[in-house]
Amino acid sequence: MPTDKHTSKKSYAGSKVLQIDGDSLQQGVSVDCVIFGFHDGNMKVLLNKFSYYTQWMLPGGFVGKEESIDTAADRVLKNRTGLENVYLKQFHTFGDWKRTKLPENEEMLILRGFENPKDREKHWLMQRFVSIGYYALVEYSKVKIETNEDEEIAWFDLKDIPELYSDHNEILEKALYTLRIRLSISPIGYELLPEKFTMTEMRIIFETILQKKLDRRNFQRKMLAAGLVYKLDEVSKKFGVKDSALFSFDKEKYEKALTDGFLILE
Amino acid sequence: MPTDKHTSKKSYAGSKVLQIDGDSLQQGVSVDCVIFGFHDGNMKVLLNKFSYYTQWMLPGGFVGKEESIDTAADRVLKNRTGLENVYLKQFHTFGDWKRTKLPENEEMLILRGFENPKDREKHWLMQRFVSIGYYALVEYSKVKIETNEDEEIAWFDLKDIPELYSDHNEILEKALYTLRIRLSISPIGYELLPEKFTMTEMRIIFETILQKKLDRRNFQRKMLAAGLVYKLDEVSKKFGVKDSALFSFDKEKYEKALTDGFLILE
DNA sequence: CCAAAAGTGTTACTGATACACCCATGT
DNA sequence: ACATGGGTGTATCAGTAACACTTTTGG
Repeated sequence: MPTDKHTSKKSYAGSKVLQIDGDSLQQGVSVDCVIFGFHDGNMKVLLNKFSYYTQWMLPGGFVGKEESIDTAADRVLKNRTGLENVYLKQFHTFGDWKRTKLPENEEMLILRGFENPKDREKHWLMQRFVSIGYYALVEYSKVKIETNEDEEIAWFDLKDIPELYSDHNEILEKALYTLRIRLSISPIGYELLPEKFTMTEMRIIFETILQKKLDRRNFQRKMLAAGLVYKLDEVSKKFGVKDSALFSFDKEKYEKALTDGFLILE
Repeated sequence: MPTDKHTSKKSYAGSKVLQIDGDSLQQGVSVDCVIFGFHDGNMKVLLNKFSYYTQWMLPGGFVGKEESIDTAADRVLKNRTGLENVYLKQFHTFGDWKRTKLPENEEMLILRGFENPKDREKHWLMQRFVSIGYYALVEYSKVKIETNEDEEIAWFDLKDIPELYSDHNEILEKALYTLRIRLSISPIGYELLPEKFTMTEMRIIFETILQKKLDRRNFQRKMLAAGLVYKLDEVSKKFGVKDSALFSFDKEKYEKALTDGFLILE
């Protein structure tokens, strides 16, 4: 539940979130983004931590009264990564009534000067938030992380995610699940990989999302047969010790596979 | 956006929705249910119409401040169909900022005595609602429809849906799309069909959702091969003129196919 | 010299698809 | 008699899955 560019009425040093004017927001609605990247042979997720919370959380934001939820998600992504027009899709909405009735929120308010319990109770931050989850696929190298004193932002290895704020671990799990379903219907990788990549990089993405090993020979054959990728006349040494061929996506065929369907289930 | 069982502060004859105490609700959040049934060889959707609206709409409801969104959806389904513990899944959240800023809502308030524009503007019904869409699969014959003077409820043939309130046609389309994706991964039918059914009934459901014809022979072979259904020693004349065999689901295998995945893509 | 990753090719088999013909019955 | 839906069987073809051996090079 993070900061945005809303004007402030009061100023609470070191806690941007309290500078937000609650009246300009759609009450009790937020968006959270699961931002996936790929680097060094590992799937990564972008997380942030506010100075006034102890746990990491998914980058999120509130929704303006006259703002569509998709626009709010775009804004959150742009704020945190600098990226626009990337793959960003809504996948699930989280609305357990206790999900944001958390002691850490109350503690944060106490720390920030709301000593009277009645004041805290009335504060717009203390209501239950229904949060709409989005997942994004971004090219790791293009993300510009800007950490400031209020907010720390970092990539985490998917295999090494800490315990997150509220139900954010569950949100991440659900995003992965959705990605798995999507992958069983259409390919993934275009948005995550650089222009030139090795077949191993692409395969690792599939393996990570599907959570199973794929035969490297059958995998390559299938991708080439589907026309999704084509081999370049270049080699690289990204992974092993031996040169390996570089590939690029055939954008046209890839787009076609996205809409027409494409099955990979080994 | 329909009625619920909330206590009223004021009473406005003939418009239950205005009897709802807005303070007990999560502001600006609602649920809408796309309830699918199957009858007479056709896929059906349950719609309702309130006396103070001209258009039909999807059965929906508001979310209590201390109520989970899934519980709200369960409640809406129970209210309209009498059914509990049926297949009901969230599929998408609709949050365009203009989606419920509609003249019909304002007109409804005028008709119900809110003559002062300022009063209407402040009314909790006039804000933008973010609506969480759920779809349900129910057994047609088990649904008990109870129409009253305020609310008319009826099944509509999927091929014959009128223009609905707000973006409800879009919500219905999206529900169908989601169902199509689900069907490409796991079977559907258990929740829609009676205990005993003919293979043609089952096939029609698949054809309707996938929007394409399936070869009846291959279809039956595949369902039997997967062990999803088994043939009974009974016959019926539901469809054609000739007796046809009745089948039942193998619940265990069906559940297994739901989780393990099952592909039908002819 | 060995481990780790990459390049290359073949085989077997399952499952999807596409058909053809006959049967039963209500109109 | 004929249209309509139901029952049964089969041939083909493509795509998946399983698998082995060699090459390269950094440590």
